[in-house]
Amino acid sequence: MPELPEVETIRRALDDRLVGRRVVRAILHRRDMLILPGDPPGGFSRSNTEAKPKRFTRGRLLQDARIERTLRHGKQLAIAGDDGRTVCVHLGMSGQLLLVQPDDGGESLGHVHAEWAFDDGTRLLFRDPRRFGGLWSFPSVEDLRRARWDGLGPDGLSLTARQCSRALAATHRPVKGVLLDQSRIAGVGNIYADEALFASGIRPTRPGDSIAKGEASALAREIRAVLRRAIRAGGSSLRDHRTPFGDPGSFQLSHKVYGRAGAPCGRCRTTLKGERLAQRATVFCPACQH
DNA sequence: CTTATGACCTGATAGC
DNA sequence: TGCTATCAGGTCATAA
Repeated sequence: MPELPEVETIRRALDDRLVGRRVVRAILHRRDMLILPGDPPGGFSRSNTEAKPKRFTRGRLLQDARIERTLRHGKQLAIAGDDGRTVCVHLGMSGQLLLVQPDDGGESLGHVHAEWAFDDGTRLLFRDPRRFGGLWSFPSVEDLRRARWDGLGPDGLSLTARQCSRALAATHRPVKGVLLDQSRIAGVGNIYADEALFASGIRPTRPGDSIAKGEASALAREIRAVLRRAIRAGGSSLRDHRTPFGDPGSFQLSHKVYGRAGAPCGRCRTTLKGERLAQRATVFCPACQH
């Protein structure tokens, strides 16, 4: 579920609370949720989870490190220790990172696959019921970048007109498909793709190479704007998204098209159209978007 | 190269 | 109450 704004909301909270703290205990409850360098990229096997040596696990999870900084690129988050060790977190569809205090019982939560205890008593839980997400461990931020982030497109939050135009001009695919392709533009998912296309008056089905420079520029501006506004609202909470403190975001209240097929367009009252594009539910205004 | 499809998982919801 | 089908914010492998 989490797209860039949800991940950034989580990153900011973790940055506030964890930088400077020392990891006094790291526990991996499900080994197959941690992917190590050398594991097959992305397609690690869920079945041979018992084949990997367990003794390295805690070191891989920042045990004894002091948290130095947090990073994000697109929908991926990373926590880096003062010795360089870095854990990358991808939340998939249902992943959450939750901060719990000794007195509030986060114990009742299911699907907690990893947890970290800090020197001030705070615990960070990684839970992910659907297990589409995962943790990746690296000896340094540089290794993380090389292995995972170099393959991603420019981050949506700072997407320039030129970058947007370049991504679109290179392909004949539908523009929505390009926005969802993390190797082209990083961080935009199904919600914000539809919202940004509506805001810029572009039909999701338009081939990328049919988008004029001026349109691409407007699209880049609307992508940045919608992501920025969503971050300010703490993200969209349709179901699972929570800040690390357990609070939902509120940007779902500001969605103009996502989830509103059949309802009137807020700008022209035409009935919003819902269809399936790039295998995803897609909503647009047939009158406002060309 | 592109596009479509199914797979990976669980849980919520709607309909019977 | 319970069964089944459908759907979900994401990606990956495979095939056409």
